[in-house]
Amino acid sequence: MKQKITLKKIAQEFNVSISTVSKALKDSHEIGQETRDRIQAFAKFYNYRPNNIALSLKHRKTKTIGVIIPEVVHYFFALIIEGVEQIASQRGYNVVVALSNESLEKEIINMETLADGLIDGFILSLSKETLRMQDYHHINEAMGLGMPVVLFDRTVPEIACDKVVVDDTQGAYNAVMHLFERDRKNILLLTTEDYISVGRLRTQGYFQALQEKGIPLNNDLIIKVVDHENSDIIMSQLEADILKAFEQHPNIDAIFAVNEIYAAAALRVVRKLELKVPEQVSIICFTDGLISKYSSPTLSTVSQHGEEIGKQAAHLLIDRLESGDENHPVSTSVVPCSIVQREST
Amino acid sequence: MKQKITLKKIAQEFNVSISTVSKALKDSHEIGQETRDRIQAFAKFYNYRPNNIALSLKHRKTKTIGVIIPEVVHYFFALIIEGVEQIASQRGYNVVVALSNESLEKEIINMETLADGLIDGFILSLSKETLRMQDYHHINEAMGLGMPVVLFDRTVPEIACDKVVVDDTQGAYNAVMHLFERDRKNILLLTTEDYISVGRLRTQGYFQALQEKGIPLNNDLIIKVVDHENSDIIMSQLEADILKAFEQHPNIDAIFAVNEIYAAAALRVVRKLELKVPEQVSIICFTDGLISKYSSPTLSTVSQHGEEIGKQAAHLLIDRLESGDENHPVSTSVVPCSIVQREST
DNA sequence: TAGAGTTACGAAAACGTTTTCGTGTTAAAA
DNA sequence: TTTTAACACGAAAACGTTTTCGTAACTCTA
Repeated sequence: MKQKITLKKIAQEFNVSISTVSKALKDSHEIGQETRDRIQAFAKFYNYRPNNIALSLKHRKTKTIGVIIPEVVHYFFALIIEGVEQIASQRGYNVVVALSNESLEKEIINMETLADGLIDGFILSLSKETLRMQDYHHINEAMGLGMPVVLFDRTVPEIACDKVVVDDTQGAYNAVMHLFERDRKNILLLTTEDYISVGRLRTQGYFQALQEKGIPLNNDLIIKVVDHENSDIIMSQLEADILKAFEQHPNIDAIFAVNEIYAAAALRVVRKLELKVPEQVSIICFTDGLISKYSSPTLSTVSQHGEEIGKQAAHLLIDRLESGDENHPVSTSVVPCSIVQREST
Repeated sequence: MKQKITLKKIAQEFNVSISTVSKALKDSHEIGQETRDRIQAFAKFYNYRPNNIALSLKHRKTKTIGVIIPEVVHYFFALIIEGVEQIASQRGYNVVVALSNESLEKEIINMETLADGLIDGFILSLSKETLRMQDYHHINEAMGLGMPVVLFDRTVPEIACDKVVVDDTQGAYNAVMHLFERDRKNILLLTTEDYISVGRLRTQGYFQALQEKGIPLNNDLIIKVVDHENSDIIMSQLEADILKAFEQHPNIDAIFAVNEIYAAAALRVVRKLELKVPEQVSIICFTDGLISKYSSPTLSTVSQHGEEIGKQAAHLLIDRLESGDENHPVSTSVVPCSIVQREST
């Protein structure tokens, strides 16, 4: 097993100092042409590459971005990573991914380990528990220590940092309008509990659209899914709720879900009831993921452009990192949603 | 903005040497009890945490694992990350994720940057291009430099390293047998081109099952999907092929797909033909992902237990890293597949 | 041929740790 | 009272770089 070659070894080989080698490899004119050539040839032959750790220590920066997401198996978050990775590698940065698993504690631990010299800044989406507990001290501490943070998607006003969000309310409003345009009147809403900001905002969009159309709010047509460890339990509970809603209100002619999982549940119930999609019931949902794309019928969605969000977050972070400016103003960038029409509407 | 506190600053504060501080924080008996207490209290108050970069440089290891996957938006790969991350954090390691995007060049670049001191070892799945080109020099070079590699899922015999694979052939065999048990005779196979090892192996399993049942091979019942940049083109081509197969062979009563995307395509065609699932046509596929779980009807699958694969890969790598043994024997760990029966069979 | 300028290189500090090996002081043992 | 041991701490090297500041040895210029 060959050992990695270092400046020191090259220096020994040529009986020169380490500084000479370093300069020679940088093609500094301080070093004689002949020496330069010989050292460069030697380094190339042995495939010399500087040790990143030593560079990081020297320069006090790691050229690495830490991304903390609640779960990687969600298509939306996977897209975020893809977007971040693309910009990062383009601008010469590495990406470290850590998973908070929707837990406040893991979020804190991850941030602490990464913050100890491994990364230059964070891109993160708050875990559900963090949102529920409203405990953001770790984020503010990190920023207090000069570690920039960019929040995306699940953000809170209590933290003053760069943010990239989608216009959830607008997206939901557009989705419901999309249903109205197709002459739907009785729209069932499948949403989350209010502490999840995106769920709350999307619910607001639904309200807005109804209000604008002068349609009174019917609480029977709103199902708030209670979160639970076990997704199977959530699903069967949700399906039961949807079924009940249809029994009580057979005139439901459209469903708007705040994510595609809920929409998938709706689709199952609708098929069980032998209602035709989209003829009798239209369906549209947030999260333009694989389920929507490959279900039959395919589902119309509100796309949040996760990759774009990831890209913007990466740009925001790197811009701040490279500005070197203590007082770089914080900005919030809003990525518009767009409707992807498919077979379900 | 507070600066991060270092040993040096603490030393200045107490007018002692850096070594004293270092030892005091390690509760070394070399240092007087009183000094120890005072330094520890001070460090705790200022939330001292050692700089990881300096530690890495000192110890010549980073306690970080590099995971290189072709794409993060594939559920299977996302599960891998989750598994690796779980074991890694449990055993005190960080995880860095890089995306090869199915490109040989990006795979090489990623490996090179990560190898320069950032990580202690790799966990990776070869990109399609790497497999097609059969160019594995970068992997072997990394290993030559003492950087352990664990290959998973998409592996090749040409590389001698630890591997974690699923028994694709066995899984496919079981899936087809599962169909036979339900009295299916004419099974349409949707597979990839042969250079993708997992596709080839799954095809073999299909052959084996047929052979054992004494059913002659019918090439009309095998559709090999040609890979393409644009997934929409792949899908529409595939759907057309499936439709043609049904027209030529109306007696097809089951479909076995090597991944759930292909199965989703099959489901669409079958519904277009107004055939009932599973009464008239059974469907089973590899990749126990979200599409299978949430489609209607839900799809029976062959689960490859991605999370388990990730966990085993992480264990294998860390075991090797911590053995310190140059001649640690390589092992190949086979994770059995299991059938997840749902509505489609 | 003295002074100035150029060329080609080296020494050393710095980044933040850990760790080995001193060494001066004090207390106990002989 | 001298020797020895325990105690409490510091100096310095090491990890692999980059970079500033010297400084010998030349080569010109006047």
